[in-house]
Amino acid sequence: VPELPDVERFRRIVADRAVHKPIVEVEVRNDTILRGTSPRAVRTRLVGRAFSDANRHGKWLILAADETQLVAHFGMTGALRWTSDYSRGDADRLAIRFGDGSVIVSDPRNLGTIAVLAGADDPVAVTGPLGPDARDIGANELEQLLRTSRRSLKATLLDQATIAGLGNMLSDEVLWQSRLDPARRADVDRSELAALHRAMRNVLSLAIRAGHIPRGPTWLSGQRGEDDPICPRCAGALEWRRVAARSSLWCPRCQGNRDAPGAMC
DNA sequence: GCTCATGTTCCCCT
DNA sequence: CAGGGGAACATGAG
Repeated sequence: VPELPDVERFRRIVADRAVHKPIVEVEVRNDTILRGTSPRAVRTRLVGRAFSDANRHGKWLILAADETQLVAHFGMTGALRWTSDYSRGDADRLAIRFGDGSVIVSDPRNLGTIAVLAGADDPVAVTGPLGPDARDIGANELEQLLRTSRRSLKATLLDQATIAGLGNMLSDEVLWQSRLDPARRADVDRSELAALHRAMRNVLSLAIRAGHIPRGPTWLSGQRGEDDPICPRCAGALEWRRVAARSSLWCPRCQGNRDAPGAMC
């Protein structure tokens, strides 16, 4: 479930356990997620070096080493873990071994990306254009980005070149918390902007602390997978709808037209 | 067997 | 040109 909070958790794993330790061995078990790199090149560029820093921009993990950087995206099903005694899992694609354990990247669906660049290269060559990280975005900055968009609110939030880090579930959660209709245009007014910014900060802060999107009883995401999803706020029936070509869970009562009688919870 | 899936990219339509 | 929708990618889950 790799959205921003998950990738932040992956970043922390590397920062806490792997940074500044010499890389002893690199094993590439499947090269379909490599971009512009061969398994051999990954090995020769990493073995004997050490990561000096672990950074994240949106859903991208960027690990800096001497004269090298590893740039990784986890697609829909990728994950990163630390293990001290490595036994292979079927979906494991890359193992970076250190003296006391290994960083393992798994990706059952192979929709992720791993690239190894020279230290001086700009990661944007791999990541494509990215907007400011959703975690750090200020209210004024958010207003600028939304005001120039002529798309739906949800399509704008999902666009990594506008704001980096929000995925389908996180966008639904933020829109639900801010009581805004996913399909409405992105041109929010003052009070809507304030609600959206507050919800974004709140959702990201709690999700990053948890290491994933919480699915508790007060979260919209907790209703995903339920046969009859219920709004945790107004107890009305939630609905599924296609917005921005993505399946979107929303509350028509809470997130409907503000002027409709009895619409707001 | 079937449908759907948290991401991204590309292609076609309006 | 801009935006929306759908398919494709590869594979597993229900």
